[in-house]
Amino acid sequence: MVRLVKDVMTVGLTIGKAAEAAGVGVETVRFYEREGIIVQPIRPGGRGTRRYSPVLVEQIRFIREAQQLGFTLREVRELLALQSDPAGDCSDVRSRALAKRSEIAGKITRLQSIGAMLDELIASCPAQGALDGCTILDAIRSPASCDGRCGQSENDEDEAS
Amino acid sequence: MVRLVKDVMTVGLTIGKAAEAAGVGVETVRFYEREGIIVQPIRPGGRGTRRYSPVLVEQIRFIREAQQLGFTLREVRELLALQSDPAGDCSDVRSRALAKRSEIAGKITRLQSIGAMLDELIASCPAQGALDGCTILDAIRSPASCDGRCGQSENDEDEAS
DNA sequence: TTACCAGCCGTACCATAGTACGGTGTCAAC
DNA sequence: GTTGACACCGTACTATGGTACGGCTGGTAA
Repeated sequence: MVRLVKDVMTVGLTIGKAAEAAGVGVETVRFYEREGIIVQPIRPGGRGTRRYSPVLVEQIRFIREAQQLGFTLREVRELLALQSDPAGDCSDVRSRALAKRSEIAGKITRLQSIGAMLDELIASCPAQGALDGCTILDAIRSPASCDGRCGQSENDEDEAS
Repeated sequence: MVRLVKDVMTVGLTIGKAAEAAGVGVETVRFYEREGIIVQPIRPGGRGTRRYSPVLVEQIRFIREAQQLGFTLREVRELLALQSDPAGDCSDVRSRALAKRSEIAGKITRLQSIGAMLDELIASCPAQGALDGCTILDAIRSPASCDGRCGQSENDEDEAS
């Protein structure tokens, strides 16, 4: 009985301590549980306060790290499911990483083309004067003036109308 | 009375036709009005069906084009407000374009660093075998293994705990 | 004249990733 | 035995950009 406090430590951290250890908020941990991204930890006595093992804390940190790498929570859930799958193979993880890599490459390309368009607009801008002569607004109004490059946008069909 | 149909055409397009002409859905047009991004058009007789002028249709297309350039609807609303401001100056538009340009440059940089991290993870991956030896999962679990570059993430403080 | 389509309005819902709140319960210390 | 700090739960709300629905009306065409 003297060791009650130590027993609690053995059983695990409270949600507040676990969240702090993982660098997130308490509500975030509960959110991850609701969404099934992590499992609800065992509660001593069946109900009462959740007790978090170091493994669970590590999983929460895993989630944050994976998010830093551009994975969505849905994808993180799949990665964690994979981790607990005894039949899981490294090639599964690799293919997900490859898919994410090309997704990111696509986003970069898209942003670069937007950046190039903006550069052109900025370069053409007289930088002062009334808005009637604003080449930037003109170009947004009439995308044809960006010399075909605007045709890379998703709504090409708009330009036909 | 014979010219009723023509009068309607003079007054403008219905929401369905306007939406089609602008390449969006009817609900999207109504959404833009609710959000104050475009004004609700005049309704002949005070109430009844909206009648869209070509100018309004053009504004809707402006919205889509500006979105293609990475502007949010909030920013598009400001651009449109600027357009209707008789005191508006071209330099206002230019500074917004410049801000957007650097915002996009920042996003590109961030994505490139994520891409580099993924490249490294993928390169280190044995590509097959059990998950115990999966270097990708290991690296997500222990971000220290990505040789300091992971320190660029927003939650550096996590790694101290 | 009756049927039908289009438009109207308010409201609810989608995904994403949380954040906040209110009421209740428990636990420990003082 | 009371106070205070957490924890619990369900629910609602945030931002972003729409999408969908249900009931009602108005105009038109066969």
